[in-house]
Amino acid sequence: MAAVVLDRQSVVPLYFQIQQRLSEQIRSGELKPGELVPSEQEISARLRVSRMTARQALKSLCSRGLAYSQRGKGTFVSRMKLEKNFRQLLSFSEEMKDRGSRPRSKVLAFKRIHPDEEVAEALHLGPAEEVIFLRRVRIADSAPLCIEAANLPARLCPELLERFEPSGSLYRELAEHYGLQVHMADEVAEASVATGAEAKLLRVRRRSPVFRFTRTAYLHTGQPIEFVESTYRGDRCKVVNRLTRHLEIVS
Amino acid sequence: MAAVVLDRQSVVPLYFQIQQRLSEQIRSGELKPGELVPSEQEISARLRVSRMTARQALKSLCSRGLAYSQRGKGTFVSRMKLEKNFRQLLSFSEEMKDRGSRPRSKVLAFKRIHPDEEVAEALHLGPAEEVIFLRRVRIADSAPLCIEAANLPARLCPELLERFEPSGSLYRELAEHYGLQVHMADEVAEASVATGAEAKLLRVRRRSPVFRFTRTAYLHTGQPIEFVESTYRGDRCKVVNRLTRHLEIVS
DNA sequence: AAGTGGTCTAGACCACTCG
DNA sequence: GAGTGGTCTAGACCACTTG
Repeated sequence: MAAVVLDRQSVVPLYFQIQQRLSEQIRSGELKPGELVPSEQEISARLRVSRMTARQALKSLCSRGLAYSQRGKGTFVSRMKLEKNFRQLLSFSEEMKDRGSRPRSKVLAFKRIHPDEEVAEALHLGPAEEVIFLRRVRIADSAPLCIEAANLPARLCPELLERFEPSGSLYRELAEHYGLQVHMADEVAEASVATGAEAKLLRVRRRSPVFRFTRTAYLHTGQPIEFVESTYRGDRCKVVNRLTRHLEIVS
Repeated sequence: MAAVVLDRQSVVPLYFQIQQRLSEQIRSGELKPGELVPSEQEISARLRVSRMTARQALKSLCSRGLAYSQRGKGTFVSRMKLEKNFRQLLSFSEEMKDRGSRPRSKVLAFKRIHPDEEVAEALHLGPAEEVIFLRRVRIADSAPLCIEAANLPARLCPELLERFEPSGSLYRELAEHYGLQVHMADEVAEASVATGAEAKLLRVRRRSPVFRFTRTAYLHTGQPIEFVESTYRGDRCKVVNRLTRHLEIVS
């Protein structure tokens, strides 16, 4: 928080520049867990911004989980260990790259079909609407990790069958060619054991532990864009969550 | 958003009163999914508050997932179905009451012990610090649901052994007698199969599917307050999550 | 008493969307 | 061009925490 100056011509908002600088200081260890972050007044004075802007920077820092505020005391660097990608929605490809693995896929099916009722309901489809169906075995570090069956409304991604290379990243394709940004997803996980067919594809013994996931992904408007059912090897993955006690987070 | 007036003498902030009114209109169906929420300017004019206050009310609404904003277009009622207690941290007792079940517990152990290394690390304990250890079978609707083993720093809840009725709600006890509010938790879930001993306690067959959870709960300061290992019957529970794509939620 | 975050005001300019 | 949300300013009063 020294005599560094802000770029007031930049398209990057001031509060965001400040938040990024503080994040950097926390990550580098310059600001340690439990320590006081510069106060609103201090930021305001040193960086010559209004107090509301300083405040917005600190709120942004808190909402990212890097700090927390206490009335009358100050804002402190959070003591939580921040796992990377905690609670973040990532595609399989992104997740694997994050871990330093090279993701691969074996495509089992890629076609346009009439969906069953569960899929049609989850995707809010009209009566005769079709979906693009993509079923793949996902491979990480030369061993199968999961079987994944995705359904997308055909209406929202025309010519996906012709255009998309089905072993690649679906989320990237949706974003780059259709402007469809996945914003959030609801996911249900169950504990189960592998069927004979699954065991063969996943190269495990029959009745080995597996996770079964059912995921519906949405655009930020609430439009469902993808319904996925997947089966993960229980010995190769964990589900990591961060739970908060109050949804009533005020601003 | 009619001619209702705000209570300017109330200790409840104006932006919160406005947010609550809008939430109420959404819940009651007066504002329907996909519809426009009154704009910042409109709220500002009708309720005679500054635009920043109106803005704070709308942001608060968005952060609760009830609405979303689009630059240049407006703020819309979210189309997501809002499941109750989605992503919320609940104690077993609270969760069961929410579902309309009467929770019961069979206490297997309740004592003060020296923790192993994993527990000591998770709870940030000093060298010789002890924990309160509580192991219970949790029962819902007359059938076992899970085995739960909790560890709490003895330093933070002195006389818990003497005071607490171990079949009751631990979170309530922590809040009411020690002023310790659980704020968030990190949780890891694994898919596995029941051991012989677990199968007996849970009344299922050996090698039945189970979830194994490891949870560390924190106060809002980041102080760890509880470390729990639990084993849930796979046939009696699901894990429901809401994932968001960007952690970079700005304010 | 001094410092902190929480709330609030009354303006301002901008980029964006839509008709 | 009119309306929207995104950012920013320069003040203000308050409740809370700590010395």
